[in-house]
Amino acid sequence: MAAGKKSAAVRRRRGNRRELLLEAAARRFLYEGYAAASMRDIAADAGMQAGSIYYHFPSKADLLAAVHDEGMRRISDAVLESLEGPKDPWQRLEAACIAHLEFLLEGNIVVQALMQEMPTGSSPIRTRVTRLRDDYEGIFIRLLEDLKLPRGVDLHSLRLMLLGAMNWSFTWYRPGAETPRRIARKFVKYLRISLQAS
Amino acid sequence: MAAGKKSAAVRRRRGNRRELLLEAAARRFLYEGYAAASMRDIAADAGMQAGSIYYHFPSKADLLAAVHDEGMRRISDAVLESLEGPKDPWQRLEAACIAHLEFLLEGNIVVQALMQEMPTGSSPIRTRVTRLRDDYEGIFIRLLEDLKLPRGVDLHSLRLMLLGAMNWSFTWYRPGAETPRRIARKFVKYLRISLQAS
DNA sequence: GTCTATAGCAAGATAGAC
DNA sequence: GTCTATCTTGCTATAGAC
Repeated sequence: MAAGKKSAAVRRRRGNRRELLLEAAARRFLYEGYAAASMRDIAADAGMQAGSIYYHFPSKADLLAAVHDEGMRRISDAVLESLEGPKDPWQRLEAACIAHLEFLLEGNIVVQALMQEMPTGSSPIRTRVTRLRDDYEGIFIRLLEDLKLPRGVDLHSLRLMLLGAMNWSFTWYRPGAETPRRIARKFVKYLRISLQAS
Repeated sequence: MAAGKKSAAVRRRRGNRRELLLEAAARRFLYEGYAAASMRDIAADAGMQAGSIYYHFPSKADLLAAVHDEGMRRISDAVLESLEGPKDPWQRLEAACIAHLEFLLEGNIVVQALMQEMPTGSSPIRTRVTRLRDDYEGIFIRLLEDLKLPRGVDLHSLRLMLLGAMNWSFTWYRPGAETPRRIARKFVKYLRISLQAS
């Protein structure tokens, strides 16, 4: 076997272990909160001992940061991918909202972990979260701009209202009732009626 | 002095100390999260030693529960009071939303502390928070029913959308820009245009 | 009611064997 | 890369003086 092949296999295995840790950490952070989640429990969920985590991440705070980065990356990718098909501006907005809600409500645990740490207070992590979130929400600003809405419509408030309604659904959504897709469509429909009437 | 008078004074003083502790705890819970906030810091903020808290509250969990009860009581009272004036259903909804957002965004820290503990996971506190919140949001269900909206409008989703947009504003609101009153009016206006057009 | 002192425990992180 | 063992620190809660 060539050295290149072996190196690729090692890299894949390493990635798996790291990803396993990320998922375990995300689950614990989500269900117990960052401070209450212990490195021992996270390690156990990933099938290793507490000390072994520190080979992959230098500290608990770095583990949280990695979860945030990965979560934002995944939902951003999903939303951007949903925009490759539709051309009509309203359909594009709807597609983005469906992707956003599907990933948030029934998607990966890493994405859901983003919701646990509310950007309150003034911790160092807050700055990071806020910046990442602003970048992501820029996607929606551009989608709203493309709608060519009548003057006087406040795109800023509009984005906050739409994304706020969607993000808050994380607190009340339970599987089995309405699907994320139906919720997203309903929210966009309400907005659409509203803004086309004005 | 009669015994009754002295007893009233004692009760008032006790209430002050207890309330001081509630505010201090709410501030720490809000800015650091429940698990990360220490009884030592809470006590110091209230001007006492850690051990002294346990004269007023039997445990840290009970302190959190007391903060939640008090916060829900305050915002419920404020919203119900805002409904005493207006008679028109839409004006009543707007008044309630203004009261909700003013208390949430610039009101008491005890109310704001309600936002920190997201109802994720399955902790015992989650059940309590969810029940208290459901009771409170019942006020808005009744306000929406009074609007006599056309059939086919889903009051359930409507309440979730409106309250979601408002509650999420807690994550982005910064004093100095738009006032809570203006934000509330904008959200209600959007809904109103939407629903009257359908 | 509040204090001091401390028991009892669990956490994050490190060191070195393998 | 992962393990075991452990250091150090900080926490909640209690006991008893005042």
